[in-house]
Amino acid sequence: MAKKSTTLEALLSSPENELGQTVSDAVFRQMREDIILGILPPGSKIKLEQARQRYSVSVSSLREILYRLTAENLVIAEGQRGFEVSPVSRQELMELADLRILLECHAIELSFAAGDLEWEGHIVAAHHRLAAVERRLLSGDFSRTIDWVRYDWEFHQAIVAACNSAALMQNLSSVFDRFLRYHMLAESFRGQPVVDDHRMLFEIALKKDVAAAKDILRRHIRSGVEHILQSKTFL
Amino acid sequence: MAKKSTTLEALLSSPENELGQTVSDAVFRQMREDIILGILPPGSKIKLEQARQRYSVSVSSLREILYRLTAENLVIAEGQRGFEVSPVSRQELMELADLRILLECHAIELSFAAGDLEWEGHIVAAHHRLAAVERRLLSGDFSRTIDWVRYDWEFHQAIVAACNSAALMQNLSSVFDRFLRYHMLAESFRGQPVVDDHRMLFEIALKKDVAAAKDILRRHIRSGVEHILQSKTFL
DNA sequence: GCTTGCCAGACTTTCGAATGCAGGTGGTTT
DNA sequence: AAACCACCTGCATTCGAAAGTCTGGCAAGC
Repeated sequence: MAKKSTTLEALLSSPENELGQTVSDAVFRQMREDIILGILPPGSKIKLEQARQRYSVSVSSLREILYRLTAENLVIAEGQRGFEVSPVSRQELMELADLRILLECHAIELSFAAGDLEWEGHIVAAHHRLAAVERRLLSGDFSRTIDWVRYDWEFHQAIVAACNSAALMQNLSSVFDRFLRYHMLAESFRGQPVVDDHRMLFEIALKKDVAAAKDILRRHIRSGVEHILQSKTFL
Repeated sequence: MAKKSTTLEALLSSPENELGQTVSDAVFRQMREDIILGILPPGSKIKLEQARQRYSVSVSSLREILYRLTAENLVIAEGQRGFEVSPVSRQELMELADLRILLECHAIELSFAAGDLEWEGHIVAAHHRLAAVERRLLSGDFSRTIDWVRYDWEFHQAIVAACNSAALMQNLSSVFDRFLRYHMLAESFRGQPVVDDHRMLFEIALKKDVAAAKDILRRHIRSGVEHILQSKTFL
């Protein structure tokens, strides 16, 4: 156990290595990522014994974790009949897009109103990192798509970071992740338009032009939905 | 165990007695209610052994439940140092109010656009029930404040029910409940103004006047915040 | 031949005990 | 007397086994 613990901690010694890292926490993040990245396919049943071995934890801990994911709508629990990865649907995709637009536009408004110089600095940094990864993607190197996911979120997060509402950020973050799952299922990068959107959003954020930023964001998200719907045929 | 199970099921044989009622589920709801109603005071530590006895479940199940509540922000888990009921703060109250306004206004817009005759029927019914409870409250009978909580939510829910977005409803519901906890902490009914607000909202919903409904809702929520801040002195 | 009831196997749910942290206490050293 | 270290206690965490529940197949009856 002590051994496992250290192994996992080493595995997760990412930039932010929080203290009080508990085993459940580690596996929780792992499973969460596996679902969002589509490694655990939507709608698939999660058999406890099987998953127990895969993630090397006990059944009880696993159940803790699965219930946590349930609350985020990434897993559904049917009483007495176990767990399964949340299915995907065209309807849900549209709902999530709509919700993301609502939350993120509102956050932009608050954030632009309160953003200071430090905030701008973080945006510059985040966009720089994102743009670098996107250049690699455009040149055909898909090996680090997972990095793109992270930097994309960090960029969007940086823009709304000054909104000064933890509750809003949490909600947005949760919706964003669920939305992201659909992106990962589409399995293809949308290309130049995404890069352009991000560049525009970046420049407009520094100008603090609320209306323009909202417009771009809306278009950005809706184009994403279009792209996903074309890549993948849903019911 | 079988005995406990039946006892709890009997206890919870509310209108909607779902099948596959699992022990965890029952206790989960119970604890959730206890937190929202302020029976478990904000910021208090939850000792596992103590809670285990109080709710008659095992530690493992309890942990499952607490993690579920964590995901809803009703409980916070500090790795290796156990759980505690989420503290309250003026800041969070304002954030929740802001978020509720954002989500519920958006839901109103969607719902009014799509609402049909059946939808109207449900609103009439929900308002009827709510008004009855409010009359009792106004006449000084506070024995059933818990009913008011339920009917208030059912009324607001009925109004936005036609929004046709499960994701939006879930989010709104979660924010609503967290907001409600503050209401319960204030420990006093706001009185006639609330009743008037509900009546106006009711009439305007049937007219499907989006702008007016949003105005009333905004005022309704902001007045609620005022009232809470006056009743209780927060930092 | 079709339905119905029963049995076996697989899986989920729940438990209580073993393990391992964290923070406090008391003793020792400078 | 103050500061530091090592033990110790009280919980949190994790586990695997026991108990309960569902599912699908087989046999008996209509």
